[in-house]
Amino acid sequence: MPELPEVETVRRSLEARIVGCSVTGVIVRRREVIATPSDPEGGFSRQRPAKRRRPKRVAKPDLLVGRSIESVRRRGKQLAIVTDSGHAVLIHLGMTGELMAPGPGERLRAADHCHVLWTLRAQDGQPAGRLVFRDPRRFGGIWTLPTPNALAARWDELGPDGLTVTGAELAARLGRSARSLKAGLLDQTAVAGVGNIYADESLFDARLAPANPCKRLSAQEWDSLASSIRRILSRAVSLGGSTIRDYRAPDGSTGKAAARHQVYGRAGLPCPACDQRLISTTLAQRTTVWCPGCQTANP
DNA sequence: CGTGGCCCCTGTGGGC
DNA sequence: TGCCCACAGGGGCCAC
Repeated sequence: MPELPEVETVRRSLEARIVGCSVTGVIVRRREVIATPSDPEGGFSRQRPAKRRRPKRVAKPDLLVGRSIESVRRRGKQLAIVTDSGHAVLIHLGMTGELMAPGPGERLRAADHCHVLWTLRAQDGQPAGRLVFRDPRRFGGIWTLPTPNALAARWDELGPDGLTVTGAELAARLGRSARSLKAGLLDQTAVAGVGNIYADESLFDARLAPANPCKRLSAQEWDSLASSIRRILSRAVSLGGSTIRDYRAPDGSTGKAAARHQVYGRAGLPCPACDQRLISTTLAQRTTVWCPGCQTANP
């Protein structure tokens, strides 16, 4: 579900709602959505404990109970809730993940598939509602991070954030790769935050064919592509992200950016620029929509 | 090593 | 109406 613009929208909403609150309790309904550094099998790359014949006992994860929330941060599609003690949880929403923040006494918008529920208290001691991680498909997850360094180490594995990525950075990470541009943009170690929607939208904006091999691009084309990525993502942030079907902000609102999509979800329709029919192909195992008239290849 | 293929999981919409 | 298949905003792991 969520790419950078949706996650940034979630971050801003949470920042306004939960920074300064303290965590008074947590309910974990599905332990396997959580990974801890001490998890002998999962480590930081979460495994599927359901597959184990007998679940191994792991240290109780530190889910911030008793701590005070200092900031909500984002890199690419990853979100971190950081407390004044330096303990943090990193949240990845995967395909269908959602964070809900119902106020005190407010009902949950959806009550099924709620895996982790925190209760919050404001600085004045009043109840501040809850924070709820919901994820029907469970491709998302939560990682507990005991120190600021642990968070930094995680985020060092990611490429530069899509809102600020430069052509030189893309060229340095992808310039010698034989993969398609589409596959390159989906690689979170090349640029963090671009997913299937915004990869197609950015490639259309830059008038580059998705099947182009990365290594065929010139420095000017990398600059143009980076500029398109920044523009497409920031515009989507300003519209609250794209709601195709599932995505909701923590207050339940939907994003309005889908109405601006030029190619994603529009296969068979005329290109908004040249009227040729947009075509759908599969690249990097993902549906890819593009305009054969506008988007050039470098054979 | 870089890369493509497969898998994880649930829900939904279209065709028959 | 109901069944079945294809597909969905992601990414980890494993052969080549």
